Amino acid sequence: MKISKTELSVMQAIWACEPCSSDEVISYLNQDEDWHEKTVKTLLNRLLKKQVLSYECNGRQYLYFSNISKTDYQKSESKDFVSNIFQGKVSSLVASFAQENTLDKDDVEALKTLIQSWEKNDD
Amino acid sequence: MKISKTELSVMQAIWACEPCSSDEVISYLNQDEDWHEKTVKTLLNRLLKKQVLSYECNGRQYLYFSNISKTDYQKSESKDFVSNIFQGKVSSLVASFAQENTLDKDDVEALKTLIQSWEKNDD
DNA sequence: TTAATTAAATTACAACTGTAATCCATAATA
DNA sequence: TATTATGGATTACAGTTGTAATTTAATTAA
Repeated sequence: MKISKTELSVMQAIWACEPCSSDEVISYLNQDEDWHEKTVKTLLNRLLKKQVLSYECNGRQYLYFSNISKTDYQKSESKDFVSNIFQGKVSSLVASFAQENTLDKDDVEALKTLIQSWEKNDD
Repeated sequence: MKISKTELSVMQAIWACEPCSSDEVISYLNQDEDWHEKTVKTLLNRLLKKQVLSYECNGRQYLYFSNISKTDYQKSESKDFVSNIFQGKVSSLVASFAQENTLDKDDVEALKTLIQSWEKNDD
């Protein structure tokens, strides 16, 4: 099920603090930007309807939790993205990204480590 | 200006054969999937309205061409994607991608070459 | 116990999207 | 010249999305 842009923001909050109440989600989101309480609650409801979230009752509040893990979501999105925009070549993405964004040292190091680990396994 | 999913497919066709007529775009797209002529024309019009495309007249046909290059589009999208989904760490994306998708040899080689070139420039 | 507060549920509404069909003007054809 | 075909322009219409306000049911406070 497709998650929209604002829904994704809500999911990031959920992933960061699940299980959590709507209030906790709202506070989390408001660390960065202004989110209207009603807007967040609408998004929580839509995510429930899409079955991306579930909840359990805690008094008269709900405690929300996700039905899909962040890493699973990242995997499926990165696959879609790389195939749609970069014809499936992740190296093209990295090249493109690096042209516009300065990669910090540990990001580069992480890439090197990744590649080394592949080489070890493949050969 | 945001380009929707189907609009992006049309843009891929344009980038591949611009300047091109609507017929050429339609044929190009139909190599892969079935696209209804009317649908493609609607999308071309929307892209014109969004000023992502322009056209020049060629008899009673239009020849469309893009106002944004494919590489510029890729750069801005990859930046958004990596920052929204992977907190700006391109290495996280690569790691995630590699868990789900087998990278072919030349993709890995391209990555190595990229990293080597950075090291040469940075040090 | 009645009123105020508060969670969640429902409703609102315009813009954007996917997916075409219809309209209109001009060019090609009979 | 009258008719048909064709390309672009306009219209259609339901589902999604962003962004909330309103309603309802239950709880807490007066």
